[in-house]
Amino acid sequence: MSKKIFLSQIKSEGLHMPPLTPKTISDEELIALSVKDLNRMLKGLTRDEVIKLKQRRRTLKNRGYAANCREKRISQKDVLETEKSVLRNEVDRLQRENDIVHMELSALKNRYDALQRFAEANKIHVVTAQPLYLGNSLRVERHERHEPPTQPIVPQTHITQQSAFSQHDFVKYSESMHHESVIVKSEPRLQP
Amino acid sequence: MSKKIFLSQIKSEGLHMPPLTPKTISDEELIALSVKDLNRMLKGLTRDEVIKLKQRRRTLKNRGYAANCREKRISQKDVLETEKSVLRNEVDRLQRENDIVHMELSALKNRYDALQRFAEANKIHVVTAQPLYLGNSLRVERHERHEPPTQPIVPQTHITQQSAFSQHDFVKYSESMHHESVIVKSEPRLQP
DNA sequence: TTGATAAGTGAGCAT
DNA sequence: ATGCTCACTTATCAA
Repeated sequence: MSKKIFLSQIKSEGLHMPPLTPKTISDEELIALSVKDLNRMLKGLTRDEVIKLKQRRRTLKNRGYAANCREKRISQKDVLETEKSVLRNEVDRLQRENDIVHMELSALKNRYDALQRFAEANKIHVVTAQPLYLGNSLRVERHERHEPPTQPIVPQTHITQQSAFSQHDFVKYSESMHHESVIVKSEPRLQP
Repeated sequence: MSKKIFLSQIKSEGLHMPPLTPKTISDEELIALSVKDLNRMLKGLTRDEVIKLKQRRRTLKNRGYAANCREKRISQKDVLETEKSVLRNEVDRLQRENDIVHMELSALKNRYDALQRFAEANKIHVVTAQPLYLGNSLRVERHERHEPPTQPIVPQTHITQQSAFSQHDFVKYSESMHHESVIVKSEPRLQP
């Protein structure tokens, strides 16, 4: 919060009052006075003068409070707008990330499907133990409800050569296959 | 914008003034007067009375303007807060969708990798023509910059049996393979 | 003249 | 007593 500047302060900027004479005390001095000092100063005054001076002090204080209040109102608005733009950036970021992942997913899905067809066309027996979950990959429309993401239930995997597979592997060899003259080749992955 | 209610209107609620005597005209009546009617009413009055009445009218109007101003301020704040919560919902939605797609992607990746290893272990020649793009699937941290998602460049695909593949397919048969006693089997996909 | 808004004043509430 | 906020008034600016 920046230092508050009141009109009353500006108006008497630079003016220096001589030793405190109650009738001539400046706004800044009056407002800065502690209650103790104020009462000390009020000692030799009429009841009417006391009330007047106290009222003036109260009014000056109120002037400051009002300025505070307005400033606070503005800064709260600024905060709201900042938060808004942060959220908007977050939305954009997630939107972009989403686009990318969807692209990756569909690219990989194409490769996977092709491998499946390849296996089918060549009568290779592939047993999968993990559900594909591809039915969920469509974009979700605005305002649609979602369950929180849950880990898919992984049925018992059938792995015969444990050493060659991670814990998520799902392929089971068909024992009856034999490929003698085939070359294995796979493309290197792109770096980001 | 709701109908504006002024204190002055509340104070004289239900009071009905007799036929317009300029000295006794109510706030609502004075404020509602057209300029023409006002001038007509001002005809037989002192210059001083005219000024007073006009000033009263102006003040009443200002009172309304101030009320407008306050109401507008509040509703603008409401708008900001609503927009904020809309954005927040959008962020949540995208976050959830993202989680889901990432899960799908990693599940599919596991299946794919396993198929690759399966092929390798069985010396099946698989030529891929489409980059995998998996290097981008990591989560992106807040405030990090992204290029807009671009379609990966698809090199010339090598497809020998065109009829069995879509335009995105990438697998090329190895001509020298032969699987005679292998059974083909693939899991049904889950429905959403 | 009309409408809007910043600043200042006073009332009323809360600490 | 002090601080805050609402409604109001006043001064000012723009249309």
